[in-house]
Amino acid sequence: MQLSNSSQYAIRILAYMADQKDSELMNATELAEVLDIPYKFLAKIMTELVKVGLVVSIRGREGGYKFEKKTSEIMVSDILDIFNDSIKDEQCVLGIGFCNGMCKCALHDQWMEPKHLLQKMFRESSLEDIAGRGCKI
Amino acid sequence: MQLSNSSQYAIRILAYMADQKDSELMNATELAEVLDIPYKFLAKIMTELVKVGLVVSIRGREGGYKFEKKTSEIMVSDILDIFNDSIKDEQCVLGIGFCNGMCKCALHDQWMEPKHLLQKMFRESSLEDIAGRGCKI
DNA sequence: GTTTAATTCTACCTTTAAGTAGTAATTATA
DNA sequence: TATAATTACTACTTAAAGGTAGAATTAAAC
Repeated sequence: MQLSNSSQYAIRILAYMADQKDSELMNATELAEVLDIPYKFLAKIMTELVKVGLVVSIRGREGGYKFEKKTSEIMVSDILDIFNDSIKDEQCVLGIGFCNGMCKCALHDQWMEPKHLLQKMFRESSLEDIAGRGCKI
Repeated sequence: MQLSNSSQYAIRILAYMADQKDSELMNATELAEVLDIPYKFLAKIMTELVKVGLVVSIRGREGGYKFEKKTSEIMVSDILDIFNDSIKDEQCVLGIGFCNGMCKCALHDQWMEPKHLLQKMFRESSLEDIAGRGCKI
């Protein structure tokens, strides 16, 4: 019951970037070191974030990554969507395809409340919101 | 963000068995058919459930599986534990190892409430509780 | 122009989860 | 005792996630 490594890494990367307002361009080497994420894996993730338009990359010497959109407009759920990791409204905790009002799984009722809270946490937390929180890693 | 197939299957199997109070012994062929779970995979899961002592198996002709403990004494979290799928108190939603009061991740505060609800759902739901719920699958 | 520091691309390797196959062991029943 | 029905064991295959390697591309700086 947890997020994929890619999602976890991506959120940590972007939250860290959002926290470093001063230095507008950040490169992969530095991010990998500070956040203790394998460099090549981080680079792969960054390429995905660029493709999907969350950040832009500046190639070549003195290059790096910066946000394409305002951090207040990027929600955690947007990041999870990239790695197919967000919680869909119709997601059943026991994985049956037809779990709904008519025919529901044994945990259907108990699942509703935590599901909604998780969705709320992911959908209503922007990078700006969470950037200041916790330690800078 | 979901349980492993093994956990999902195991919960569905045991909830179904708990629901069939009358027929005390259930065999793998029937369970696999009714629950639409690959037979060999189900058999592998049942062997784990036997090893860990939740159910006992009767081998040979007319054999099958039945509960070893009362269904009111088996919690969903006991099942998740078998497949290392339950939510630990110290589990960080962003996967950092040292997420606590001193140094916490960017989502630490938001994660507390849904985490506790999930733990509550898993720890406080017994098979007896959930057996009657929903459809019989 | 050459060098250098950076991203990007393609392809691969490793680990884990998920699922399958075949056979041995067990036991009620005929 | 033979048979059929059942679980248990061992080993394999497949698919997906996680991670790595190396070369190509880009562009600033010298």
